[in-house]
Amino acid sequence: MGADADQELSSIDRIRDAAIDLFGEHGFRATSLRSIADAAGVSQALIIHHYGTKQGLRTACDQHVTDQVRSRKKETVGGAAGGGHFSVVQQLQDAPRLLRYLTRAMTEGGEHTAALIDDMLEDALEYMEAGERAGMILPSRFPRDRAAVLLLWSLGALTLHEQVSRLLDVDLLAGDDAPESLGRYFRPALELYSQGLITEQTGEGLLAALPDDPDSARPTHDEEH
Amino acid sequence: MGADADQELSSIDRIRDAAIDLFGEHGFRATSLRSIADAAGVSQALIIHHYGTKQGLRTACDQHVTDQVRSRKKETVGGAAGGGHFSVVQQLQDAPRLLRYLTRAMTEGGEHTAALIDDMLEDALEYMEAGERAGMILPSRFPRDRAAVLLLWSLGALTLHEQVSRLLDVDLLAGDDAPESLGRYFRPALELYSQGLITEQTGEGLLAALPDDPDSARPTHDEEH
DNA sequence: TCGCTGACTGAACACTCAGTCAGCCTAGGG
DNA sequence: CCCTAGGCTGACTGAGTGTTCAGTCAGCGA
Repeated sequence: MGADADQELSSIDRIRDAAIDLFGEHGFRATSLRSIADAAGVSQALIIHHYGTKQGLRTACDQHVTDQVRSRKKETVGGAAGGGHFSVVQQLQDAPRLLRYLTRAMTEGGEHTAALIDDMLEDALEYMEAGERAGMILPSRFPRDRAAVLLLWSLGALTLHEQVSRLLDVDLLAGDDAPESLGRYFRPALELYSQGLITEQTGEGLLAALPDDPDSARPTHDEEH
Repeated sequence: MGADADQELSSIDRIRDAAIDLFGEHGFRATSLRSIADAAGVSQALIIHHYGTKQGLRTACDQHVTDQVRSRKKETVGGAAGGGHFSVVQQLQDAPRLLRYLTRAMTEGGEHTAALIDDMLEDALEYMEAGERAGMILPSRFPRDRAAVLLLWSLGALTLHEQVSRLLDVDLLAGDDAPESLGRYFRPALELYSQGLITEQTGEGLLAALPDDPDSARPTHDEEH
């Protein structure tokens, strides 16, 4: 599939798309220009002709993926805001190739991914503030850091999709083929998000054990007199 | 530092340790046998002489790291069980090189890491059952899947330690140098674990929206008539 | 028809890689 | 003193890499 669409695209775009697929699947270093050229149906010299160097091609891929993600975000903004940070995942569920590339770029040090993650954090924060006003999300003493932790957990699970698949039989990168089989991941996650994991007093005890707590008074003793 | 200890080790072990460091830092493909040989103070040919192939060296590294993790687990078993799955992280906090290698192996497909993760899941499950009996951890409808999700979140945050450092200024791989500065990660995490993220009714609503829920009836509507 | 441009190519280049091999050096036994 | 064995090495090989380059070809304006 997609062969017709490939024919309609220019060589430049076909090269970029093939590179995104192969970089995302095998990684940057493990992907040779020859394999990209073969997948795109061009000579490897043409890649250099258009993108200068392999790094230049990678930069173009980074840029294109981040642009795609940002544009897709606009489409779904204001949509199902209930999921909080889930929205970041859901809005990309139909683009497994983009997700593959992103997770790869996060561990291999992509160029524009840092800025993109910052974007995602801002979005997650906005979603959660909206959910908080709607009475769906509980307030936090560390709203920004909480959103960051939630975002990192989601993205981390995505990068470990292979292990997720092994332990839970859930393919987070499957796309819209089987969205109903994500339950074994989302059900325990939802349970954790709704009822929590530990009792409140246990949490307070562990929180007090952490050094230099910023504002809360320590129940056992106080340093200022 | 460590030069004396390196001298005491045999060439075989020095090669393996250098490989673990470099594989963990730069990845398997990006690390050449030459750089490993330089770091270990031996010739490149000696690596092949001892380990046969580069893949053989990698397998030996996998084996050694998993052995180390397993042995360290025994040391700290029955220790501070309060943290639930945190124990997996805490017991390795003084071994950043092992963690680096592990996170790398998880994304690059290490050989023995799958079995090791299975081990970790079993441990996490045991810890959480103990915590549940002690009244610190809440019961779950999906105990095993919940433990898997928590484990994957922790390991995922570890693999994204670069982004964790950027967003929260917390170095999860720092080791015992600065354990007190992990607060910006653990405080929101503890808050989430104790109070949760969303209200119970919101959670029930989202849970009911998931298809083929195994046992609970759907409160809003039913498709079968 | 001519000259020009730009997409495009095959062959070659310089380089790095993992792996091979003949032989070095030294310790230990005779 | 020689001899041998084995840990160990420098030099080498073939394969694979990104990049360069001379040159082909189709299209276009004059």
